[in-house]
Amino acid sequence: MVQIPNAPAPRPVPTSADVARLAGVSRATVSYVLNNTSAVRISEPTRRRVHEAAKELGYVPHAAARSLRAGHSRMVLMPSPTVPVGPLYSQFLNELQWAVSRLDYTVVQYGTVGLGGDDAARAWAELRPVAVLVPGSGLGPQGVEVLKRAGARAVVTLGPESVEGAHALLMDHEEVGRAAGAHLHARGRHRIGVVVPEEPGLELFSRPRLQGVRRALHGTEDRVRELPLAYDEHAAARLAAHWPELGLDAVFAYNDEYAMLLMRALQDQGVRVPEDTAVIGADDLMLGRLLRPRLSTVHIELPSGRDLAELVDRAVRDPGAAPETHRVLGATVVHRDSS
Amino acid sequence: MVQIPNAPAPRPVPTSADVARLAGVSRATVSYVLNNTSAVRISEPTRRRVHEAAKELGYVPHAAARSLRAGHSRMVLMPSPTVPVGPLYSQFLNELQWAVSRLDYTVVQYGTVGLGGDDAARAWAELRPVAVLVPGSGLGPQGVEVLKRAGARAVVTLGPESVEGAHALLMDHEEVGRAAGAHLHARGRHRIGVVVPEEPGLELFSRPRLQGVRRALHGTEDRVRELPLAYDEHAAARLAAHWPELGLDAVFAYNDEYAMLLMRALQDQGVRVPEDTAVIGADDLMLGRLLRPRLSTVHIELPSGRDLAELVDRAVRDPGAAPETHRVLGATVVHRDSS
DNA sequence: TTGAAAGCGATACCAG
DNA sequence: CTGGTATCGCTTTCAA
Repeated sequence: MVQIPNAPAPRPVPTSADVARLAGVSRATVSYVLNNTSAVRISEPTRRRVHEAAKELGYVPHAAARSLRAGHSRMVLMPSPTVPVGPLYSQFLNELQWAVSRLDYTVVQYGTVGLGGDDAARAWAELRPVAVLVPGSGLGPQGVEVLKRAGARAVVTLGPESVEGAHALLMDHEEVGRAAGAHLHARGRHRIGVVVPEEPGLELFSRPRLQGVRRALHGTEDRVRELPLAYDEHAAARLAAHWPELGLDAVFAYNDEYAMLLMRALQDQGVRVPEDTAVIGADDLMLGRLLRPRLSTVHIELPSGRDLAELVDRAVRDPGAAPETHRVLGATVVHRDSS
Repeated sequence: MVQIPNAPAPRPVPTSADVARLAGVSRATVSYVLNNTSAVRISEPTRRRVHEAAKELGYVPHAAARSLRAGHSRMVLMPSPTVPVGPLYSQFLNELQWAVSRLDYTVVQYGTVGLGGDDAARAWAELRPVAVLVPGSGLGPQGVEVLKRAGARAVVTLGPESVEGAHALLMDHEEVGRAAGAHLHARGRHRIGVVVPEEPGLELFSRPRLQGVRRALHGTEDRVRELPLAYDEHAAARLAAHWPELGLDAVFAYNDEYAMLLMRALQDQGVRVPEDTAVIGADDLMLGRLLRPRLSTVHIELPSGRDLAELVDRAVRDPGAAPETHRVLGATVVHRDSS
């Protein structure tokens, strides 16, 4: 073996043994000092020597070794959502993350590309998280089982339906569609278009929203028309060009951003909003207030991150408890000028 | 010790030893089979027995134990950005994450609440990542040193300035302001307002953008006026109410969203855009195209996630190489109707 | 082709 | 008050 001159021996990562050697004590003592173990008393000079040695070497404990030894960790795993997610939801996820951290858990977002369903669950299980928060659908009962067998004390899904064995935060987007549909009906509109984004991944939200509109109008004479639409000016213009033939007097535009897109295209076509066609969005973004006419929208109420964090903590402390299911999505119409 | 009836003995997590026992082989054999080790040949019947045993027990390997033994991992750590980040940047981060995963790294986003600077670096170092991608500022030279001592073979910062010892992807937002300023000047505007958001965390971007405008106009007679503004209708209305006194003939509105907010407030006040005041935003969001007048904007070009992923991979393979510094933020004006 | 055993880094028990 | 040592789960030489 020859030393390659250009590759300066990459100093090995210092371990607690190195600290012990430098401080002239045993590894056990190092551990006691650095963890402030209260069960044993270490003399002040020794403590100082250990701390100095640690600092001098730039010692940082090895999380994997620690949790291996301890047999558990406080890692909460959150697979990063695979679908492009709006500002509302990502703010919610941030808040959640923050709240969980406050409870002294280590929140880790794990990007799982490609592998679906149970393979993903296995990949997550390898990290032996104490809890797993899964946004969206895609986790099945056997996925939950895999995670629990791997020691996860709590599995919580955030999505449209609950999964056997897991806690569920039901975010039922049908409510959103239902609120929009009921509102338009009450405003005297009876031929209602529903925008369904063509962007992949959004079906998770758009199908239930559409379904909600249908349900709201069930038993009435109202007609519902599905309107596929890409998030793109030209697509919107094409849709608007056919507008008269569609004979619609209202449209639920999936969310505020699609509503803005469509409303602009309609107005450019000479369709008057709301006189000819009422428009309502969802998410209650700032931009809706800035449009003219001001955009009616469905305000979505998500649970507080703190409540959710407490659910996680409860579940971790008492893994035996029956899975809780909470409906956590509130939808209320904010009526402005476009409907 | 009494068994609590309600707490059914939580079956211990199965280990490779359990698999070995069930399959009637040694742990070594289990390892060979499950890792498809090519150096040794295991008989087909044995392989089957091992696989079946693993499946029956729901065995999932323990990542910590594995990487402890291996002495290294392929974890790329990405501290999640602490500031609220726009759609542009978060899409970039997603793409990056995806590209890095394609190179067979495990991307992990780690949420570090509260602890700043070097404490954060120490927390990251505990995970012994092979590489660390740090967005924003906040990592100092000694933080980099901590990470390297902990075995990180590559530290890459994505931010306004490079850090000693780390690779840097310089995202210089001065360029954005400079492009906007030069554009407005060329359009014959000479009294230029620059919106500076009051939302905390955004200074990281807003200060350089302001500075860029100043620089673009350096040596001219043009005047630059800083305009603090909260992302809020009332704040915008208040600002617009004073508009005539400000005597500005143009405004760089920080980004498209603030531009939309301000433009609406100006129009409500009877200020004509662009005749009285030119408005330009940044980020080239869809919404700018939907406004009337269509919003001029600064299109920001971020590097492709794939290039960046390759930089990471190169750095990991050759940790001795000198840190690379790349200026990766391109800014070009998209001239529409508002300026 | 398979098994025994060492060792990765940190911790906690039990002696001294 | 401090040191030796077994242990966590897994991989990998070395022997059989």
